[in-house]
Amino acid sequence: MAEAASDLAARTAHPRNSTVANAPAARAPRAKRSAAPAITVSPTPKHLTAVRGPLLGWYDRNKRDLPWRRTRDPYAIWLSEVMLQQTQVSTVIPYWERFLARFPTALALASAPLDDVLAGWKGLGYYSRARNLHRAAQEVVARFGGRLPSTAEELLTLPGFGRYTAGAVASIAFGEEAPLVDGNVARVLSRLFEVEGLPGDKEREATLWALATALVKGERPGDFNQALMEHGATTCRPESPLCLLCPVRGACVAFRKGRVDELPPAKVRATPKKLTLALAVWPHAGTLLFARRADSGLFGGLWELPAAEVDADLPEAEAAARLASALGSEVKLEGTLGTVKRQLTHRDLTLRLLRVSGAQRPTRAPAFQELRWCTPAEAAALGMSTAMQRALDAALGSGVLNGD
DNA sequence: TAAGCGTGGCT
DNA sequence: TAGCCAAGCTT
Repeated sequence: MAEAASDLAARTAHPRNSTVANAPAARAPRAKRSAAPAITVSPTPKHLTAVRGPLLGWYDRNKRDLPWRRTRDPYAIWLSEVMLQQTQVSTVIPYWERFLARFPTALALASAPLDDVLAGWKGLGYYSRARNLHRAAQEVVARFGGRLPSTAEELLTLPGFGRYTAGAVASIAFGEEAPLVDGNVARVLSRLFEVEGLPGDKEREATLWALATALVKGERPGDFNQALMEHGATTCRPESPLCLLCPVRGACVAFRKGRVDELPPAKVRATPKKLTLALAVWPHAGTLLFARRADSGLFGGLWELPAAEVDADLPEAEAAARLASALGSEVKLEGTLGTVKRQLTHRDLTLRLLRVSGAQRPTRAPAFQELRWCTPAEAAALGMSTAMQRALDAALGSGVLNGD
């Protein structure tokens, strides 16, 4: 990939030879042209200039006033980038402010128990981000004296830093001419330079990164990267882009050719798989039993009403038996408390609430990292998925703890 | 490498 | 309504 980028950078220095093929074979003599057309772009220096300046100027006039744009603290910027992965700005703002108040420095974050970190992430989703953030903070303390390294290359060695996040932090927090490509940038560049190919296509990705690499060179790389993203988020939107307000319309190949609506092609998404969990609602003395899930997989490391995967149509008694097995404890089925449905991107989740009791109350179990008996107030402070929070609300709303 | 991983906003 | 999508990373 670095080859494709430098290939492009080198070629763009020569206006009359600026067509770039990003196929890996493009650098070697090709025996035969492949059946599929090579993905090519023609970023002449003139074209790059026609994009860079106007976009930066547009950004200066139109950028949103976002809280992480008011700080120069690399840690705070890093945090914003991690939270913003696959998550919308309006969702992130309150989380970012709360999390930063609770864990104001990389050292504070590194020193905190993972449980507290997950609690601070509660409801934000993609919880492995929080676990990786925590691990990375500990590495920053151990390897870099508590200060985030300043280059994309070094950042890339930390957990949770992929190519995007490394480029974002390096350019925004440290001013490195490091490129980035996120969903917004991919869309913007696809249109501006008529980049073909489906999302995930390797050649397409190489082309986009090569373009981003060429474009970011110059003054204020961090602002330019943000300008690309901001433009994609507010103007060059997926649906109904605001081309009449676009500052780089004149440089947009897709606009000139009337192809804005067809670039980039939509991502093909798999239909969500059904997942049914039986949940143990086990009241005792004003508390309920909670369990902490394994660190990997769905809702990794989070607390829940003890759950066991079951077939959707499994009879209640057998579902209760599964819970008994997971808890390593005898369980008596007392009744059912309904179901809660949640739609995740990749899962169609059904939570079946089973009210249970037992003579022996377990304090540890084979299927869980940890068990804990918590009052509702104590449970509110646990790291828990929104799905599980809904199930808990339903259980409490049914009055299981009343007169218990 | 493709699949797994959450949530809420928007149309 | 139901589907699409968002400042992606990991294994």
